[in-house]
Amino acid sequence: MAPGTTADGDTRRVAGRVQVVREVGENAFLPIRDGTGQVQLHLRAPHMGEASFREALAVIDGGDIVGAEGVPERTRRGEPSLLVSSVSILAKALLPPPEKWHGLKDPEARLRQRYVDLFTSPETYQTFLARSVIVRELRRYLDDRGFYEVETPVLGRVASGAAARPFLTHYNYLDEDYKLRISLELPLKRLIVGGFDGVYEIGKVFRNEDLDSTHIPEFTEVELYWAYADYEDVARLIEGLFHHLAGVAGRFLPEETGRAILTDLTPPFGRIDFIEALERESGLTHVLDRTPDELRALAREAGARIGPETPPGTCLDKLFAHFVEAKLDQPTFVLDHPVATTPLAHRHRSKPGRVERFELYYHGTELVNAYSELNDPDDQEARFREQLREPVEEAYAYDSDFVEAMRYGMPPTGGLGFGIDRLVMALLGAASIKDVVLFPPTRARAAENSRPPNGPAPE
RNA sequence: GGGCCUGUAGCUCAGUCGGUAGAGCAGGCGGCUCUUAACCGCAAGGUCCAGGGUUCGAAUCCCUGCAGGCCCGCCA
Repeated sequence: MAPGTTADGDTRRVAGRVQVVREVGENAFLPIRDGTGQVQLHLRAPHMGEASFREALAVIDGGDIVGAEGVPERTRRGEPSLLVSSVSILAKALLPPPEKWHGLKDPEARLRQRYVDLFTSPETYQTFLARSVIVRELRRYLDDRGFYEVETPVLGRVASGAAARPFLTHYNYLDEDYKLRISLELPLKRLIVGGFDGVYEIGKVFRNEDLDSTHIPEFTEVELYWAYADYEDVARLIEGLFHHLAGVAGRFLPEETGRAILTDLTPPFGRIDFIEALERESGLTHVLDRTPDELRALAREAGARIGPETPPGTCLDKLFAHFVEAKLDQPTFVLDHPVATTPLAHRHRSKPGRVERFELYYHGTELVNAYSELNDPDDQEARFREQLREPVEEAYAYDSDFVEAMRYGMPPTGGLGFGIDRLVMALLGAASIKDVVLFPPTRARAAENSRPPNGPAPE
């Protein structure tokens, strides 16, 4: 449509939030925006009548949600607009929106009032839209390959499947102290015993730990278990999945960035052996033959905080983190960890002292953890008991019912787990996990409570 | 947990040497015959994060606390 022209006939109805009101004599221009985009309303006194024109401008402010009816036109300056015949307020904004040019800058306010950040900052909105679409595509990819999505309990007597401090709660009806889950692993493996040959869950897990740019106590995990598969099958599944999701993320990124990520995540990913990589980068030798005391001394030298009782597995993890992790910029599977680091994985079929496990690293951070699952109940019980001997708070909790389930026979199984938050960070290039979590936790503001203004104080 | 930094109007920010609070935007009123952060004029708007201290006098200096950010250590 040429500038200064109006379409014939067809009336359109639109709605959205008023971004700003520009009043110029007998014309007024009000860009409005909704989830699908932005359009400019053109109010014109001679067109809609002087009285309605004045009335509309008297009541409409920036931030209001309005509905309007009119015909498409292109203004003399070329802006696609709706030449409005009638407009009404659908919802009045009683609080003013942030400054129209600078937006909401205060990082604290952007977290505490994410809803304001969302309608003010298109980048923020795009990030969370992208996250939603990535999760949708993740589901579709797994569903298309025959995996079934399930939901397992968040509350339980035992929080196991990982090494972390749980959140505690109380179950009134049962009058028992319960814990919030720290992992999805053990219930899902019970489903493998039960005959679900391919299951996954996408759900929140809760670890009562610190918050920083890559950790958040309540985060969303994906875990998947695949009967009659091993960790090599799982690695290929991850390669295909992540390549697909990189393509999805690219729709929300600048073209060049999107292409770069898609190229990075094109299979096959790199593969390195845990011990070989550690020994190569650190210059250490015979790492697997060291005594616990020697490992503690080495980890301490590498700058880790190591107590006299720190388990050898932890020391090996620290050494690896110190010498190797940051160097793994391109997607790389780190394979075959020492048994001591991994209580739930199957022993390696040919490498003694190792398990069939991989972690996927990208841009120096761990994205995925996967194994050929341990399915020998006696070995599982022994390794749980080994963990019980660890005098640290963050040990794998003993789950006797899980061992019993395994005694009924669990097929050889490949499994994987990853945090959606970190994957989204990696795909979208976010610097902080708070940038990809809608409502990250914040401390209570002074004198702030769940009490309404002037209402009664909470008990 | 350690270090550094930030907190002033609804929002974005100034505030000098310690002398008693400023701008722009938003909102109000008036003007403007197609604007793009529209523009012009007028008026209004403050628990200077909180508490304490120093001082004749504190947004400003000192102490304590609260909230947030960044870096480091730790859990994915």
